[in-house]
Amino acid sequence: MASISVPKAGPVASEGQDDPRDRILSAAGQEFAEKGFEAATIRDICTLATVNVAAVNYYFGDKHRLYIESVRHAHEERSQQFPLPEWVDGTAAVKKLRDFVGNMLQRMLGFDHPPWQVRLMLREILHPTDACRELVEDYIRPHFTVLCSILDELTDGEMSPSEVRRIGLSVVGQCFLYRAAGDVVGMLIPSNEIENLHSPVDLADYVTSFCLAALGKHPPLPTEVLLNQSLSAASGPSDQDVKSN
Amino acid sequence: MASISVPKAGPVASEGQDDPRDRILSAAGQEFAEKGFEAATIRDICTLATVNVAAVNYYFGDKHRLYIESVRHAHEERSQQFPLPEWVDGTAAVKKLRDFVGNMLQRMLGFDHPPWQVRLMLREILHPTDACRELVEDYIRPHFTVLCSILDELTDGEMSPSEVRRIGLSVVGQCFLYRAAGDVVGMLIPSNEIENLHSPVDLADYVTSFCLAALGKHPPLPTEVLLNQSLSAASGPSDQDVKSN
DNA sequence: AATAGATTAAAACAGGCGTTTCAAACGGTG
DNA sequence: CACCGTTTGAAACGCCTGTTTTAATCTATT
Repeated sequence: MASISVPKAGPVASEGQDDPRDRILSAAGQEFAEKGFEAATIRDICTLATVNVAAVNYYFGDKHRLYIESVRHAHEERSQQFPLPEWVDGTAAVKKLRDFVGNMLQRMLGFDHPPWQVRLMLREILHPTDACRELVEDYIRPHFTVLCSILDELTDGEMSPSEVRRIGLSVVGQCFLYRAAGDVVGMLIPSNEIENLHSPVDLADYVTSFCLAALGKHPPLPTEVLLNQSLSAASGPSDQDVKSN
Repeated sequence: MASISVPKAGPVASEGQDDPRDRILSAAGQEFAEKGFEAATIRDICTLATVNVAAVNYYFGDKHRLYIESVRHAHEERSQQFPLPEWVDGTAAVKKLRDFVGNMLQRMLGFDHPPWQVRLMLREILHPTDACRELVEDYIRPHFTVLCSILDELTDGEMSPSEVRRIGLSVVGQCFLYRAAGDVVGMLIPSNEIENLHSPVDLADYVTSFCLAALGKHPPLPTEVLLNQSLSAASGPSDQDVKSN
C-alpha cells in the first residue's frame, strides 16, 4: 500500500538552522508536550512550523514516527543543555551529591518555567510508548547510575547495590514530585512558601541534607542554617571542582 | 442552540446497582484512565457499558461533564475502599507514620495491579483540568494534613509548619515515584529486586525508616532487619490500635 | 386499558482528523 | 536553456469523532 513509496529516513538536506525538518521537530515537540500525542494535531504542528501538512509525511512518514523522533530530539537537546557534572578526583562525595541533586533539579524544574523538552519526556515517563526504552537507556539510566555510584562512595561501600538503588530512588522521588505533580504541590503549599522553601536551589540543599541525615552522614533535620553554610556556600552557582568539558 | 434542552443534572432514576448511569460512569473511568480524555471515545465507553451512545448525552450532557463526574466518582470510591487509618489516643507517632505510609502505598500501588480509579486520579494530578481542584480539596489535602500532623507530633513541635510540609512532601514523593513512574522504575531495577525490596509492604517499612532516620528518631540506614522487627512486626496486616469505623 | 413521561435505540449530521494525491516551484547540472 | 530529482502547495479522500434527531419502547399512574 504505502509501505514502498514512503521516504524511510528523510530526504537529503540537513544541518540547516532553519531546516523545515528541524522546525517541524521543534513545533511537534512543543505541541506533543503540551497536549499529548492524540490531542496534538498535525495541522497545528505545521502551522506552528510554517510548513505545509504534507511536509510531515514527506520528512517523517506519519504522525507516530514524528512523535518518536520528537522525543529523541528532546532528550538529546536537554542532555546538551544540562550535561552531568564531572568532578576532579578527590572531590568529597557529599559535594558530589549536592551537585548532582542541584543539576537534576535544574534540569527538571529549570530556571525559568520548564521547557517543552522536559514536559515531553515527562509524558513519556508517565505513559510510556515505544519511545520510552530509548529514553531510559540513553538519558535516565546514565544519570541514575552516576547517582548510585555517588551514594555508594558516600557510604564507603557499606550498602549492597540493591540498597543503594533504593536510596537513589528516594532522592529522585523527592525531586520528581515537584516536576510531575507541581500543580498539586502548588495547591497544597502557600504560594509565598513555594518561593522561599521550594525553589530549585533550596530544594537541592534540602533533599541533599535529608538524604545525608538519613544515612547518618549529617546531623538530623532540622539543620537548615548549618546546612546552607556547609553546602550551599561551597557549591552555589560557582563551578569550583567541576571539570569543564 | 443546545443550551436549553440539555438535562442539567441527569434524569430522575438512581441508586440502582446496575443503573445505566453507574455503568457508564464505571466504563468511562476505565477508558479515561487507560487512554486519557482525548483518546477515549464515547463509542468505546458505551460499548463497554452495554449502552447506546445517546445515553451519555442523556445522562451527562457531553463528554467533558462525563469526565468530571468520572473523576469525582473515582476518588469517592477510592476513599471508601481505603479510608484513612484512625488511631486510639496515645498511639506512638512512629507507628502512626508507618500506618499512614502503608495505607498510602496500598492505595497507590494496590494489592493487585492498581485499579483504574488510581490511574484516573493520577492523570488528573499530572495534567490538571477542571476536575483537579475538587480532587485536591476532597481527597489529597485531607490526607496530606493528617501526614503533617503526624510529623509534627513526631518532632514534638520542633519544626515550623513550613518545614513539616516539606518533610511531608519528601515522604509522599518517595511513594509517588513508584506510582507515577513505575514503568521506568521497573526498567531501572532488576525484576527480582522489585519483588523483594520494592513491594508495598517493604516500601512502607523503608520509607518510614528513611524519614525517621533523617529526623534523628531512628538509627541511620541501613537498618533493615532492626526496623522490620521494630515496626513491621507491630503493624503488619493486623488492626491493633486502629479504631474501627 | 389508556395516557404521559422517562428511557432506549438506530441513524444521521457536521466537523476534524491523518493521510494522500498531483501538479507546481525550486535548484543545481549537462 | 533544458533537464531531473527534490521539495513545496492546495485540495481532496476516507474515516472517525462528539453530538443530535427522531421514533420506538418501557413504566407507572389514572
